[in-house]
Amino acid sequence: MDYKKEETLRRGPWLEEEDERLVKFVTLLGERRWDSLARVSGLKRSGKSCRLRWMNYLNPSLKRGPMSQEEETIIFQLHSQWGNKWSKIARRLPGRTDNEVKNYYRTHFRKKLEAQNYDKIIDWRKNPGEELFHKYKETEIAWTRTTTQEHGFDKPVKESKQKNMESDKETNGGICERESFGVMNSPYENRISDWISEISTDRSDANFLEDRTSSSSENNININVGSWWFQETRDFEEFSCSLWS
DNA sequence: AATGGCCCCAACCGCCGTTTC
DNA sequence: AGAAACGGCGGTTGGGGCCAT
Repeated sequence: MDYKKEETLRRGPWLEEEDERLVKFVTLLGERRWDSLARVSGLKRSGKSCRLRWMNYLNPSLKRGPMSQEEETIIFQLHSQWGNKWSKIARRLPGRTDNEVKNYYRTHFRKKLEAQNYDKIIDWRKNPGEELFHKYKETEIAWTRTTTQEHGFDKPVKESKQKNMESDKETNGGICERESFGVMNSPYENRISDWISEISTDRSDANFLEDRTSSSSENNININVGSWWFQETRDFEEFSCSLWS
């Protein structure tokens, strides 16, 4: 990234228009080559910024809403085992991001612990994880017992649900479907879903591929979208403008 | 109504490991 | 094999919203 380009890059909060454009291009190009995606989309953002925005906010597989007690318990348990391995912990919480888990821990647990369990933390530091882990294990068992009774599902049902989520993971590149969680959407999320479904329809008849042979070089990738061919460096930008309108 | 303090979280930063050329 | 590009991760920051005074 040279100095002149750096100078023109936008920073700070994302505009709705930028979100919409990013969603369109991620749907078309996939979740990869973020620098390239940022360039061809016409977004005045770094690839890194685009990736972050998608991963932490726009990805439709993300779960919204407050953390459940189960999730809270898992975060606490895993943090006591692994420490600040936020992404590792987040992988055990489908639909949650490392950033979300990190923020949640910082705002909820740390304060709680500092206020209520100061002495226990001292002990815990002498004997890492053990005591608090067991304490929360008990909480989890108690919670599971209550909720299974309340909601009328038993362990096998939970396991089959988990299995479905695992299979979702396989088919969706590690991301479970939002439907797996019964999550309500915000109006803004619904709009994002709409954008995606529009693009998905476009893509269904688009034979999207990168031709790395014959006429294209590594720096000049030909992209076949339906019957149109674009050269990433020029024509695709024009194509992007037509999408945007 | 104005203001100051606090909380929350989206976004950024810098580093490091992996992949690509 | 080595350099450059890319992607992932954990830590930090800053701004907006809420609440008490």
